[in-house]
Amino acid sequence: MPNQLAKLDGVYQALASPARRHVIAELGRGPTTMSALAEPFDMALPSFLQHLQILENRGMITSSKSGRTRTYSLVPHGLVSAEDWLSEQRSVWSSRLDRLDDLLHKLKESES
Amino acid sequence: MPNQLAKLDGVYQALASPARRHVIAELGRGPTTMSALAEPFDMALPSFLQHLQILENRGMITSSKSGRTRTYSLVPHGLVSAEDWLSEQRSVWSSRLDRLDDLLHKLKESES
DNA sequence: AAGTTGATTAGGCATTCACCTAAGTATAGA
DNA sequence: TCTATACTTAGGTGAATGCCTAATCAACTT
Repeated sequence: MPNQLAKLDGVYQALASPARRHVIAELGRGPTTMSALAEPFDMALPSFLQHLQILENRGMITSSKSGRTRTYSLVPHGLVSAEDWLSEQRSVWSSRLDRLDDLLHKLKESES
Repeated sequence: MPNQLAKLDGVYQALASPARRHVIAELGRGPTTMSALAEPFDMALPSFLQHLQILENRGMITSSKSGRTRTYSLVPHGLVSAEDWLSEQRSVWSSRLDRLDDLLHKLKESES
């Protein structure tokens, strides 16, 4: 039972690898074939396939096969949960920092 | 030699755990002691300490000890690189989706 | 039909991860 | 000074991760 929390785990875990981030970035520009995605990496194909499967199992990308080539595409909203969490965090501590900033300014003013 | 890329790896890896995300979220509200952070988790302290050390090694949090308690705080810009990468990705594919959307609209219009 | 190519399956191996228990150390309080 | 508290160190275990090679399958191509 993958709840929302476990899902976030998976998305961040998936992003913690250059190969997988490359796939996401590349597919952001449009669908691409498996071997084209793998090409820049000095890695055996089966190893690269694992990365693709991780992303696919997380629901971040999809694929379909036609002939003997498999084409991958981005699932548009696969990254949203991850980005949401991060920006929420930032909004919490940045407002806290703003208040701190205010405080420092006031201290400075009261000095002079 | 931790380059920018390896650093991103580390940040995402660090976020791929409920315990560690809890720490980030909690410290976003202000500095807190180690045992307070650990309290909600059913986990031995040494295990929890590992999570804190992972975050600290990544430069996402800092700590200092006074007396026998250690207090952790957020390092304000520790999450920025992760958020930047994500929002950049989104901007790429969302503009692509917008163009697709336009295309579909035009197709629909030309039908009628 | 035979060869080549793109992808897949199977299985193996080293490393890292996420936990644990047990045994410290150092400070605070009675 | 004794004891409780807050954390730390050391060491061990099972599962997951990230890579590999070898073999196979399923289209194309010739």
